[in-house]
Amino acid sequence: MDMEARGHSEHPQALRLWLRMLTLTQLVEKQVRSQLRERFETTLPRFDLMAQLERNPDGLKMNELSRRMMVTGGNVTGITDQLVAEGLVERVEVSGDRRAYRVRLTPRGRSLFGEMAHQHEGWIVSAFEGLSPEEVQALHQLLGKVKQHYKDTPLETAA
Amino acid sequence: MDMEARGHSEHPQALRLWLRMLTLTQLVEKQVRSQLRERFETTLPRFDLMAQLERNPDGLKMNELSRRMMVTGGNVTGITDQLVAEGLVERVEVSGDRRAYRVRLTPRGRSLFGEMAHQHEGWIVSAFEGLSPEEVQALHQLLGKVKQHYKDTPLETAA
DNA sequence: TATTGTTATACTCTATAACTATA
DNA sequence: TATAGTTATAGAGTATAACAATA
Repeated sequence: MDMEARGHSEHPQALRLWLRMLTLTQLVEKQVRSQLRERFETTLPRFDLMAQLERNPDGLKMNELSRRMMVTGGNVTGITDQLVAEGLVERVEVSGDRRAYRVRLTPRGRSLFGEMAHQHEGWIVSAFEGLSPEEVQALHQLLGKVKQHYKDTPLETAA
Repeated sequence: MDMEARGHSEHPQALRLWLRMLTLTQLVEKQVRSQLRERFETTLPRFDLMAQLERNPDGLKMNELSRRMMVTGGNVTGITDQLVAEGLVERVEVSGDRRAYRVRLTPRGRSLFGEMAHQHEGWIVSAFEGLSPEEVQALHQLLGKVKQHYKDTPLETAA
């Protein structure tokens, strides 16, 4: 839609921005994955699932987990099965709908997640310690603006 | 190292920033992957390898590709094999070292990559079109600062 | 009929480590 | 010995689609 009228000069800028953001994210993510594995013998999706439950003490249904983790349902089943087998989460019946479960942390899961989250926070803080608190704030706000617009305009089917 | 003296309030900010950046990156990345598959029947690592070669017309050695793509050597061999089989890249002997190759785009690979890169740029531009050029610039600069510091301080082994 | 969740499957990407050939 | 690259393997992560049970 009227791409021509914009002039060309800003396009490569967006591209450079994206490449930098992608590289940086991969760098941090790679370190987080490796630390999670080394120190806790776990993975990022498993950590992510537990983090979602930590924020929702009453538990979440499978389809809510699926949406929040941005993966399809079958995968959530698999990750949940592993965590159940280790006694870190549990499936609770939902009264009034016998198809659905709520998944929630067990006490042991909550305790272990507390340790992991504490360390994780340290890795992240050190990743961003090159920025002042004001810069962290500015970055957070700018990314929020991108995300906001992006979610409002989900698919550019015309291209 | 002296985490206590920093005060606690800024830590959750860095964490929130990271979660937002990770989510946004995954969102864009997921769309790029899906478009690359739908329109060009290719994948992000393959696109990435070709992009590296586009920037280096004389080609790159396998270990240089490995470093730039941030994956181990065996994987580069596999991706390169696929692209060679499709006639998009070629292995060229390095005079003076019979162990090494340079990998470079074929004319057909260069042409196809041109099309892909053009579309890809469109997806990225639309992902960031919620920002003004000045904001794009600011974001780029802030991320550069993070990356710079991060690379100078590679591993927080103490935590 | 639609929805919730599971199962089965296949494929890509990845790291690790053993290996070959050359330096 | 060290380096460049390959091969073999195993595992994580993912999507798709068929399926069962319930709404």
